[in-house]
Amino acid sequence: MSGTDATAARPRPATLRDVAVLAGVSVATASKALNGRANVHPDTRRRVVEAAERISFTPNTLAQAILAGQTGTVGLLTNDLEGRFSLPILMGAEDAFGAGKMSVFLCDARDDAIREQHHLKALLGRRVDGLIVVGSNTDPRASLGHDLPVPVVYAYAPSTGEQDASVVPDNVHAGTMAVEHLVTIARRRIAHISGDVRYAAARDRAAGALAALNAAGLELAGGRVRFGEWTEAWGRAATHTLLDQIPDLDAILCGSDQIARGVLDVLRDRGVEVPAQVAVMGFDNWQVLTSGARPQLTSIDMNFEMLGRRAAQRVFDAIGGKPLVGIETMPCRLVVRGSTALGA
Amino acid sequence: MSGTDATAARPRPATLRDVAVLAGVSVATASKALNGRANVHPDTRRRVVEAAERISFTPNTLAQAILAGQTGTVGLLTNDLEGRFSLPILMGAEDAFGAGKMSVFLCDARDDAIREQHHLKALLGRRVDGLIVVGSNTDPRASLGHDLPVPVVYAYAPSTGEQDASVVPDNVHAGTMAVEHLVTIARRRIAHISGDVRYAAARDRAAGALAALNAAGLELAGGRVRFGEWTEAWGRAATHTLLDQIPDLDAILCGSDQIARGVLDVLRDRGVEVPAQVAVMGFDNWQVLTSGARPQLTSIDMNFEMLGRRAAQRVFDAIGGKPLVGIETMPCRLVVRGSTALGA
DNA sequence: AAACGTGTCGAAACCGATTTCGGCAGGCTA
DNA sequence: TAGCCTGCCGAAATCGGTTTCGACACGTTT
Repeated sequence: MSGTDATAARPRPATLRDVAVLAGVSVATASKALNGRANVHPDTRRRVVEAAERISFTPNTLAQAILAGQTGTVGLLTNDLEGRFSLPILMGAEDAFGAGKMSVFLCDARDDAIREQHHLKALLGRRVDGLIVVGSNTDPRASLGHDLPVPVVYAYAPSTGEQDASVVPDNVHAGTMAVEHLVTIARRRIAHISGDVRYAAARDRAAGALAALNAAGLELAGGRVRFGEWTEAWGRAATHTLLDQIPDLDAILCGSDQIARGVLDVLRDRGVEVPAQVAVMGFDNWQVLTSGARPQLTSIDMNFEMLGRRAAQRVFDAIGGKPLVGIETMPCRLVVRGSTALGA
Repeated sequence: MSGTDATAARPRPATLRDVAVLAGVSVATASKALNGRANVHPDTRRRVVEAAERISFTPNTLAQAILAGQTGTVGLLTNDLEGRFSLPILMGAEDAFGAGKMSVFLCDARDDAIREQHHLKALLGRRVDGLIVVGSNTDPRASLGHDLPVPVVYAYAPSTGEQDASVVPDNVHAGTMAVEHLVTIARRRIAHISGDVRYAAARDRAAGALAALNAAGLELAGGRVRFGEWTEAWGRAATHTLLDQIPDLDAILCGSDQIARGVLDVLRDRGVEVPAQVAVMGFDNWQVLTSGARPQLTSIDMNFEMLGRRAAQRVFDAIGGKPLVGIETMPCRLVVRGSTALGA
């Protein structure tokens, strides 16, 4: 009868007491033996270790944590609906903490304040040693409060709280880098199609781009940034308008890779060669969009892993007692592909 | 001097003892008062509750867990590098468990067995009540072993272990649904461009599609499935070949949305109208790809949320003592958009 | 032989919460 | 007034580890 298996009691995890009994010592000695403490006879230690392995003993981290006051756990509270930022940031954080020492666990609040509070309570109840909070975009977000019992670092979206610590991508400099790259490949009539102007990312990138144009003694082709939506459709629509208005355009900087895909499509439809006649760039370096484009799309990578590493570093520092308040910006990274290739 | 702030001791989280002292009762009474136990005078209860709120007491879940033997935590161990599956599955699992009762924490093994073992140990050490393991694709994966102290359910990628429980999307039926939809809109000469044939997802979807064609008395246009890569570039290359070989083609079923995007691009280049002349479909329903396409792309959604919900349900059942071994397939969902629109 | 030092081990306290069980005060009945 | 019941509260055990401190045996020194 397979029914017996279905109701079979799952083996209770082995405890230190089990090990001690099996090795014929006290729990105190067993603990010392397994943790490499002094004053344990080599033979005794060997007996204990063997016993522990035999019943595959895994120390109950909860019991250790309750005593130490530290759980070795950091919570990553994200609001990223797509999973675009969260996982790279999670990876970066894990790398920063190194293997074995600290664990990072992610949970998703879906941009919902109630869910966020609920998860916050769950994480604090489990006594995480620190928190990394990831926003859904780079707009400043409400603080979780500065009277929390653990250090908090906000990543991607900065906190509006004066006393909080944030790590964000340097969108302004990203815009500057983009224009500098276009200038390097000898473009002079550069337009900028971007997303919703209510997003800080759109405004910051545009500001950086304008500053770089200014520094190069250039003006934005068409006179103004074409803000719209973060969609391919908007990229297409705006490109039609731009081409009609500015026939001698030689570069389009796009506020996102999605917009850039729309731009590329219309340029192709209208027989404009990329990058020979018009160079195209995006932001975000979203692989699935950049590598499938014709030609492949040059983009600015937001360096999410680095963001995660830095956030983890700051959480770690704060746990160690040296918190660092304020917003810290991280450099972005230019990834050149066919859509701005020099040779073409 | 701000240096004093930087080294200020973080307030130790309030304990039940603190509450008890403040309310002038014993810890036992405080516990009973806060947990709604009987035999506590209403006035006393009120005093305790007020004291708890005043020092914002959060019960230490660790201490509760060590006693109850249950942590109310489920680990979601993922290998998804893109975050495409993990977050929807995480959301589904959270929904299934409901608010407050159980928490789901995700960690990422990056398709690396060593990292997976490390995270597994970390999760077991923290005494999770159950595990959901998410694969990077739908190919069967190695079991974590069936002697673990907690129930494990494999999602997206099934386990090869006979004694394990898995929940996977029904790719075969997804292929069938796709062809049935194309037949419904009166297509008869249907080709199939897919990804790497070494992936079970490619083979399963193709098998379902062929079965549906057979049932409809049709044959695959071009005689065979065009397996290749999961890229837009492959979609483009294969489309050129197909159009040259089969001039009267009226539908192309694509193994993924990425491939479909490549297909759509070439059809547009060659002046083939979609869907009037050729209808196009993809799999995965990846929003960023489907909604930006021209026309918007019909696709089959893998129902990740449902997958997560079902996996969570099975973990919950297993915790409750009624495990259910074997692979369970979940239905997929057709999402019709412009690329197969009836009216066009 | 007594005093002392050293190495090894175990009893017990502790962390923060829950739960059992016994005690105490008050009101009620005989 | 003695006895009993009921309601309310607190001491103590418990969970699984870690750490402190005292005990003990054994060998060395005076």
